[in-house]
Amino acid sequence: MGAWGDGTVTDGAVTILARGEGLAAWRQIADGLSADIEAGRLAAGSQLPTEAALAARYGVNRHTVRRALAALAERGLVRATQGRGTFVETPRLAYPIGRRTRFSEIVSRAGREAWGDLIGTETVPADPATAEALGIAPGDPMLELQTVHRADGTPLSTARTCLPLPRFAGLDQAYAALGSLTGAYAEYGVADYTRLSTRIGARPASADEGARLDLAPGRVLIVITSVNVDAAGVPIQATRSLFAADRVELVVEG
Amino acid sequence: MGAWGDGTVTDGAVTILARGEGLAAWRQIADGLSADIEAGRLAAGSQLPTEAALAARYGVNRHTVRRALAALAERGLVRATQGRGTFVETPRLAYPIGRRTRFSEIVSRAGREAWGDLIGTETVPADPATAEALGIAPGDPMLELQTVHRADGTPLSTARTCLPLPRFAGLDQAYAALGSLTGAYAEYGVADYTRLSTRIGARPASADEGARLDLAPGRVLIVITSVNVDAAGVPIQATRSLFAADRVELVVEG
DNA sequence: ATCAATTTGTACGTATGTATC
DNA sequence: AGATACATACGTACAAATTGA
Repeated sequence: MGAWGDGTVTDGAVTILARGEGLAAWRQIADGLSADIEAGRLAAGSQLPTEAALAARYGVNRHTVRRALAALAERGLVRATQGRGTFVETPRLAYPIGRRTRFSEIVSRAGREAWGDLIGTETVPADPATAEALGIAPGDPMLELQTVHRADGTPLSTARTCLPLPRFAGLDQAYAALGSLTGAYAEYGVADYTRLSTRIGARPASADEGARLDLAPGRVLIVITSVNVDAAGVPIQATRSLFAADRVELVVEG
Repeated sequence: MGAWGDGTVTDGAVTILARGEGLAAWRQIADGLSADIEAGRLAAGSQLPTEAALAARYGVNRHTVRRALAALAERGLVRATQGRGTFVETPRLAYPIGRRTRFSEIVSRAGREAWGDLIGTETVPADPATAEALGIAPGDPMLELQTVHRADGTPLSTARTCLPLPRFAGLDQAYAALGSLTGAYAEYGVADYTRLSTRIGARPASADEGARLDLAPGRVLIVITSVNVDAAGVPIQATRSLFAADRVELVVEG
């Protein structure tokens, strides 16, 4: 299907590029499309015109369009799928990490509705690594909470949180009732807590991690291992959070 | 090949587990192996005994050993490959990110030899996003450096660093000569610089990113986008670093 | 290039102790 | 007390990947 001779027409006017002035055509196309995406003229999730259509619109070869799209894909703005087309990626939620990260605050500040699901509770003996983080003896009982955190329904992260017992015995019920860990802590006399250490890694999701986050297995997870302490500096939780890297971007607070 | 009747023997004494005392056998095995790994009795990169051998050593069924190994794999301590065996993962280099991250300092503090390769330089017009980060006009020229950073020969990260021109014209040569960006900046009168903003994401590596980092394509990268400013608060570089997630763990400085 | 041995991955089935309703 | 569900543990068999002869 060409632009001439077979009755089809291009879906817009030809966009004029500055040729032969030192600015590569693919850069101009990439800049134009990225501006369209950032301004919302190309909505998140929507399909871009086909490479052929873009080539026609800009009056360039399809290879030139492909070079531009590759640059956008590298920046994570679009994703191309063979046989389907090229789509605008939904912007990742900026998730600040620092001394006082509170999931609900972050999400609602982004204008989305926060929701934390408690999907499991267990009392388990502490393995040596977690025991050291919590400052308890290996084998001591601890409360393990499995949670999933959503913004506007889509899961962003799932976490395994370990709390020392007997101090926080029954906190799982308070959490289930309030839907917020910060609130549950308040009932146990912990008015404030801060992050002591944070480690960040990344790896592919296993099958059931993927299922929990509504993510295909093999998609990338960001793994955050952190320890929180109360106002007196006593460890109150060791957490391993798994974020869907497709949907979240971490921002280090300066 | 059993332990009796055919002349073969097990490769060590049977390790006694506390049975029927509330601590699952697989947890005891996992804790034991993880202690061996952390104490260095099982060296990084070395192969664990086969599942069958471990089952014999602990006097349990192979499934029980598999449950223990799965727990270790989830913590990233070991990696199993079908047909080859299960291997102790090399510990990831702890990479602090904060206001003053210096690659060479971090690596040499870890007792490894740091090396930065400048693999390409180019003068390019600024795309709108980078231009805004650097506080220059879109289309203004900037210096783009492509680098690979190694510790003891293994590549940890590759970066694209953009610097505003004309301020840093020729800095690429200083960098190539010194092998250190900090040193090169010093020659341009920048005695100190700090990080203004840091964003962290993760995604699979493309084919040529993989080639640069000596990593199979599809393996996970940690993507750090950051802007550095000089003592006066003027942006001096916008960087996108790609870290091999297999080899590095980020530590947020508290 | 083929084959066999080794090793992990997966899938059945069975039994038992321990919570929970 | 009884029924049910679940985690733990063992047994066996075969599939799939890797390695080396």
